[in-house]
Amino acid sequence: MAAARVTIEDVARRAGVSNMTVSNVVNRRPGRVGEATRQRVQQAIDELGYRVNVTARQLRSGRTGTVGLAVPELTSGYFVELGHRLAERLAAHGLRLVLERTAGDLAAELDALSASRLDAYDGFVLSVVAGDAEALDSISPATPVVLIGEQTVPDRFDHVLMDNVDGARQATAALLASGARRIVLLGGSDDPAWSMPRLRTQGYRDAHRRAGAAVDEELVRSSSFTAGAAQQVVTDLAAEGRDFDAVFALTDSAALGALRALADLGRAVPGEVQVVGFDDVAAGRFSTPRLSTVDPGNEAMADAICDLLLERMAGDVDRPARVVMPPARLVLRESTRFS
Amino acid sequence: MAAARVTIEDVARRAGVSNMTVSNVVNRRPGRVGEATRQRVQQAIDELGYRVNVTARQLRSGRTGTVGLAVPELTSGYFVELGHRLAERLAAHGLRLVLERTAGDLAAELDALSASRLDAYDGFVLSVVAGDAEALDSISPATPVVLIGEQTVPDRFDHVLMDNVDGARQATAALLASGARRIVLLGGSDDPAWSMPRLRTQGYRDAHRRAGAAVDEELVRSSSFTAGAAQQVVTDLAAEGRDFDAVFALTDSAALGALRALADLGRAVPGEVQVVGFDDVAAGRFSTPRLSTVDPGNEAMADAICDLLLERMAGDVDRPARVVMPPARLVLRESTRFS
DNA sequence: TTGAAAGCGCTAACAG
DNA sequence: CTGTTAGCGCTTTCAA
Repeated sequence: MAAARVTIEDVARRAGVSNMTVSNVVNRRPGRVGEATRQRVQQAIDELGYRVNVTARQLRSGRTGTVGLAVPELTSGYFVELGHRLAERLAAHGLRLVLERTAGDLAAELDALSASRLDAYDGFVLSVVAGDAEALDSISPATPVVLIGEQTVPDRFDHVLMDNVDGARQATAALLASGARRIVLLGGSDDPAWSMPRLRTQGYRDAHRRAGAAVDEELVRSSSFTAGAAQQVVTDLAAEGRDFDAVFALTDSAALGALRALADLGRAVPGEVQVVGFDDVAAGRFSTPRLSTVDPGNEAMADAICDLLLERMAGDVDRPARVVMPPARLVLRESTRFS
Repeated sequence: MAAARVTIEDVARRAGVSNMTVSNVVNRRPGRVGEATRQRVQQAIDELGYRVNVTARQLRSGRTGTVGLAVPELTSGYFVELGHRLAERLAAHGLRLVLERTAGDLAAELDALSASRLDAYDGFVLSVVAGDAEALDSISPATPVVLIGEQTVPDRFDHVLMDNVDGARQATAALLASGARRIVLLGGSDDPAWSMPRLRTQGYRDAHRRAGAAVDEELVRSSSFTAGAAQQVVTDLAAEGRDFDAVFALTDSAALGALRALADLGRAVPGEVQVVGFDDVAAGRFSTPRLSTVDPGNEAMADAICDLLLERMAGDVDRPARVVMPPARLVLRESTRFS
């Protein structure tokens, strides 16, 4: 069905040359074919409408020209934007990016690392959210893999992560400095199994401790990170009569949901309640009010992921694994009163 | 690199059978292998950690198990959501979806339809925005292709489109019925080369005509459909001192940008200016105010695309091409004053 | 129920 | 500069 019916052999016959010469023309191998021959072959190619069969080329060369990116959520703005950044960079190297969803569970993540899945790719980027170190330990893929996410991972994997603790600390500290004292932590959790929430929660607690401020545990609310879930949590908080003067949402999606809920509640942002998100997603620049957030170093992370992957794919299989963690940076917009 | 090092032959040798028997076991071909043999082969597979080489299988079978979706924009919420819907449906049939970007230009779209690109897929979905009928005419791919987008296309292609004219007419008519008289058409254009804007613009004009209202051509503004561009257009309009009491944005992304600009301008929505978008993107449910929009039949479109593709892929190559256009439906939220 | 032979379309390696 | 040989790993076809 998808097979090009005209093969390299048809072209060779028509141009009166060998398969190999056609292959050399097609692949623009320098200095391997005379100009006259080249033109004759090119003409045959055009006349016949010949196209290389990528599958055959792959079988022979062992490379697929594609990189996989497995993430827990395809609807999250953060992962879409990450995919976009990666796809752009990889395209510059002639590589295609394929997105897969792991649904955020351990089994799916391990499955993504199984040899059969990996075989389809020259390189693989896996966002580890639920995995734990021991499970990954048993896996040692032939395909270069870069892990992203905050999980502790075996140190033979290249690993790119955010400075979650410091980012959360910066956001919380700024909130405290601006006078906020009752800060909702939206999506917060101390559950060690889920490391991103735990680390950001730790940053939140650190900032409080440093400022000599107490954390009201009633304001630490675990939740999924969709806008809808976050909206519900904030609405519930108000219905319970909880007092709060700020919301630190663990993701921008959640922060956007919080903004929506606060508008429904008639609480002015940032006048009565300040809001900070995390991720620096594009949508936050167009919300009303514009969302203050933490930029975890999105561009630097994408760069690092590509560099790490490309090095391995270029054959540098034996260098020791590297861990990259770009600095986090506060982005102040309108949902806060920072100066 | 990505090659599984253990081949079917290794397994065959170990199990003391032929390649073919291993293949039969791996593919669970019914009644082709005895139970005792099956177990022996399975054991060899497990011991050796054998995985099929997907590339080799593809070369032989001619199928790749993946469907391509080529869209002009990867950052647009609409296309991401479409990709998500498609990926889900296709996964149910064991098919993988790969997203590609065409950058919205004709050359890229035609390139996407070239045999070499198509060879990588068992089926292909192309969003035609810039293409014109004649250019597509010369192409007759062996791979099943479904076209989406409003361009007139050769009738040998299956084609799924939105009821752009009616959707835009409904939106505009509702605006007019609610008393609006000076309605900005954000992204509007009569340029025949770009059919989506042209059709939605036509619906806008139709509604005015039917209501006996005049269109102020100064309010018809072409623009790209990013939130940023739309924000700029609305800001400019105000700076020019144009009077307007509603904005019909040709996409939700643009509408969100308009909302942002209006907030900056201090114009109350929907009190002073009403806003309607088009696409029914998820983000519109969380904006402040929530965005009224046109649902072009997103779910029905995804269903149709899959059905059409799967029929062809199942071998029904000769049935006449079909055109599917689900009805558009107005979704009223908070950015309008409709009852 | 099992196996042998014959490639799918391409390219690496080596000759000429 | 050009050609020949030999597969990549799998599955289709046909025979046993």
